Amino acid sequence: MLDNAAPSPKRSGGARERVLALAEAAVLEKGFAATSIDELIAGAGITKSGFFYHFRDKSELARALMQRYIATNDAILGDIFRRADELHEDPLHSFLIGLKLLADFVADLPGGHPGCLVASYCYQDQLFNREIRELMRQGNDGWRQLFQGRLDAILERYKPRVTVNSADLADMLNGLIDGGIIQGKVQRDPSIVPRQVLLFRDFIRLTFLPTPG
Amino acid sequence: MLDNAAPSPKRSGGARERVLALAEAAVLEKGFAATSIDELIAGAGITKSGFFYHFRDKSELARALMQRYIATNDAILGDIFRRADELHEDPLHSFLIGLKLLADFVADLPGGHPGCLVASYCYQDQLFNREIRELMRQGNDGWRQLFQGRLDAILERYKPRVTVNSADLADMLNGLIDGGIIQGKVQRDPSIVPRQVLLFRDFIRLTFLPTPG
DNA sequence: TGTACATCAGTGAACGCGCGTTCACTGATGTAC
DNA sequence: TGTACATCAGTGAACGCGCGTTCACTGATGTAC
Repeated sequence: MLDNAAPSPKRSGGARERVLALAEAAVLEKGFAATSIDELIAGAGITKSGFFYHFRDKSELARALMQRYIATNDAILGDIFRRADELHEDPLHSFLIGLKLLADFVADLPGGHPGCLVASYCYQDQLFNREIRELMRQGNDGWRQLFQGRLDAILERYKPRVTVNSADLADMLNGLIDGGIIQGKVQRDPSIVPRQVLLFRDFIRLTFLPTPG
Repeated sequence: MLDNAAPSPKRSGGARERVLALAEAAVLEKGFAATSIDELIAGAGITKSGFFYHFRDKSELARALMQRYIATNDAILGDIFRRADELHEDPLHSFLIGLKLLADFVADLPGGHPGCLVASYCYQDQLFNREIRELMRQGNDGWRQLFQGRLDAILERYKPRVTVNSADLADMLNGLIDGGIIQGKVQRDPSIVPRQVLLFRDFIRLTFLPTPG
């Protein structure tokens, strides 16, 4: 786990990124409050003052962490659904392919999904300022809109078997992932998130496609 | 919020319960690590030593808190679905009624759902011992089995439109609630959880009942 | 090409305070005889 | 009915340590002239 053997004592430069990477893993495992600066600098191979050179205080670490998390997550999701677009022109089938790719992606994460930083912060904020809360809201909104956009495109072309609302469906997928991560952690079963994504996919099929078979 | 005006300084007796109630609210709002013993005893009107009379250490508070949370949640869910049973004999319709009652229940919580303690602990354990982890697993399992039992009864009588698995569907409902709580907190929208429960209900209808209209 | 200054990426030592924990003690109620 | 003892539900004071934060300082690289 900690085999970053002597990160070139002084000449490094990537200390900030090392701290962020270590912090993300630690926060997802045990929470922000329980993640000490000491532990991060020990892992990153710098001193405490080095930490405070990069971050004014601990809450700036929290903010930077969330920013980084949202950016990488945006990139991953964007990439998956862009690849799906290349595989099928139709919005429904492209979305179904995207969901399969997403399920495969989380299924392949070694040791299961490490957790959602937004969910983590949610249960330990009150410390965190308005800026961070706003970041979280924006992050959640971004994923919501990505899904909602696809669903709206589907609704333009397909008549759903029951009345559905693209916003609620988007929230469902979002929530299913967050909820699945929690259950996966509790039950120590990394297969829950991918299974839930595929179940959601079945419901989308059932809603928009004529009954198969 | 803190209008428990002078809880009869010495003659009390219910100090333990007062501490637990205060702790649950605080932990759901800002996490276990950020909830200090000082703040709890100030609210409960006892001294620090009084706290340590009731709990050997802080992690026993964590355990007692989880135990209490699971018990009350079991009672609430059990009650809701028992009432549903009284309103309809058929397992599918009883389940659909239960889901509506559940949606109404969470919609009526003042200020939205306060949060799931299991989800909260999930993102701040590592501190918590095997005993607490086992409690969490059992709690999650209990709710899972409640839903799964109903779904199995439905599957005995109804042919689903697509192949479904009662365990995955039960996990879906569980996860939808946990995920909905998180999104509700992030977006400051208490209507997300009840809407998600009703959306799940629609999918159950769609899966087991002939297309309406 | 050499010198002066600025910036970048840190170091080292000290501080103070909040927090969980301990320990000896206490005053009211319950129970045995 | 009175006394002895046990238990319950705490009190009060002290401790120590981990943790975030500060401050003066530094050594290598970059830039201006």
